[in-house]
Amino acid sequence: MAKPNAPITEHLAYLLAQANREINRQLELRLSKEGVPVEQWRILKVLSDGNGHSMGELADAVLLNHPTLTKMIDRMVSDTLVYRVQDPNDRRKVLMFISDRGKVLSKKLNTLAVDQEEHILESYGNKSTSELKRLLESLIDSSN
Amino acid sequence: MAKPNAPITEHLAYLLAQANREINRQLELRLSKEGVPVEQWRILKVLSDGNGHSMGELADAVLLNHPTLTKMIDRMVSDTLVYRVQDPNDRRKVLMFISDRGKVLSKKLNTLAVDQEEHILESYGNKSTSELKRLLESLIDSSN
DNA sequence: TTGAAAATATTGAATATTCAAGAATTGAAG
DNA sequence: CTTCAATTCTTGAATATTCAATATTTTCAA
Repeated sequence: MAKPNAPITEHLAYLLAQANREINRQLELRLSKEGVPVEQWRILKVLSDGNGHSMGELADAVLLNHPTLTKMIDRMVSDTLVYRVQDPNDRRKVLMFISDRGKVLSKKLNTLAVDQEEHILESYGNKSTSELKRLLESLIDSSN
Repeated sequence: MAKPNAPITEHLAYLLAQANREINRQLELRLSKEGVPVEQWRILKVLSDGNGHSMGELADAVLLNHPTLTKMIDRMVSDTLVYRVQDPNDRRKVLMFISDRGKVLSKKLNTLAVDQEEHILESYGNKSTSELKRLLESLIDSSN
């Protein structure tokens, strides 16, 4: 399996990159209706539980590294989608919260994202989709 | 499936991004032994069939857009890993070829990449891996 | 055959990301 | 208690990516 001369299309790393790129492109296209990059959808979705999340926690959850997240959050604060509060229990930390405006946007974005998943379900099938999700979760687990 | 309030970890787009990030990180780590980014491994691997590949073809194959590829190829030409030849049949095109030095490096990189796949196979299992590959291929197919 | 449209690749400016360093706070050992 | 290491976040410079425009060549219709 995956011999040295195998074509690149047989490598798991490549297949994942290719699938991710394609699905991401489709999602990007939908979210662009609201002028929002995929990462901001992720941020709003995580924060929409209403709890405060530290920057480190957020960075992990939305798959961005710290400095990139800081700068993206700066923009979202300017757009009044989220706001910062210093953590009273540990003042090194900053807790991020979603604003009312952010909640409204988040709902619209979720609709678009769910649309996409339904579109995938139609062309790809219910069974394949849930099986793929299961395998991905287990791959991620086994990598920690 | 994938209701509006479902956590982000249930979205296919997110699971793919997460798995891709993790596997890519591991591969990056191995390839860094040779000081080469993942994209250059892909380029060398595609070119190592010995045929000339146009920039457009390459860009598709290695999942980069045109300007990014052009600039990465510039660096690889400086490192004498690849070289450009104008396509005699269509002079708008540039054909990329791998050099001897590139072939030597490509072999080393393939070893590292195969190592990684074997490592995944061990912790994740043979059956899961091939099933995941099958599903990813089919997802990519159904998206075109 | 000519001229306009399409295809291919590159360039330069604008934008985004990353790396390394810094500032503030906490933890914990002596 | 004090001090030094670790944690958390941000900043600025270096690097990389992207968008829009350009140059070149080909295609194809009139």
